[in-house]
Amino acid sequence: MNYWLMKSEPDVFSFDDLIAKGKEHWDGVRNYTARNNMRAMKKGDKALFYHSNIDKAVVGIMKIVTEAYQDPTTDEPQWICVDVSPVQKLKHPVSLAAIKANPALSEMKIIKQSRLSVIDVTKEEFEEILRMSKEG
DNA sequence: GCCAACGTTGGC
DNA sequence: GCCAACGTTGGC
Repeated sequence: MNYWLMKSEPDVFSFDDLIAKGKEHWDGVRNYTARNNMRAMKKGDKALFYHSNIDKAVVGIMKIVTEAYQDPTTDEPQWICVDVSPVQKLKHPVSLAAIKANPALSEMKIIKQSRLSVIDVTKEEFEEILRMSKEG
């Protein structure tokens, strides 16, 4: 199983929106690196849901339920999307500041490549975020 | 609102 | 194929 981090502006689409819908296609990605990451996703992979701009925090966990297929928002065949469903909302969101402050997470790509919207995460990083979310 | 980082585009 | 210019994103 692989782990990912996917970003969304909560004004546009928040984790609560995903919970309300139960399932959503993650479309509109127009960046080749992000696209390649989505294409590598397998059914059952888990992803952290990160709120950019306003929250700047990881707020929930979701899973990949449908692997890459043509992005319905464009006819251009190079763009794809995946379907995701919520797994759980974090008890305590893990902020970007907290991630930066944790030496175990200093290599996370989100810190160095803040603009990339779909990022791969190691198992260790994923589990560390989960551990942090359980603390007050 | 500003600015740094970085991806994309287009001229040569 | 290189590189400068430009646009976009996201943190602060």
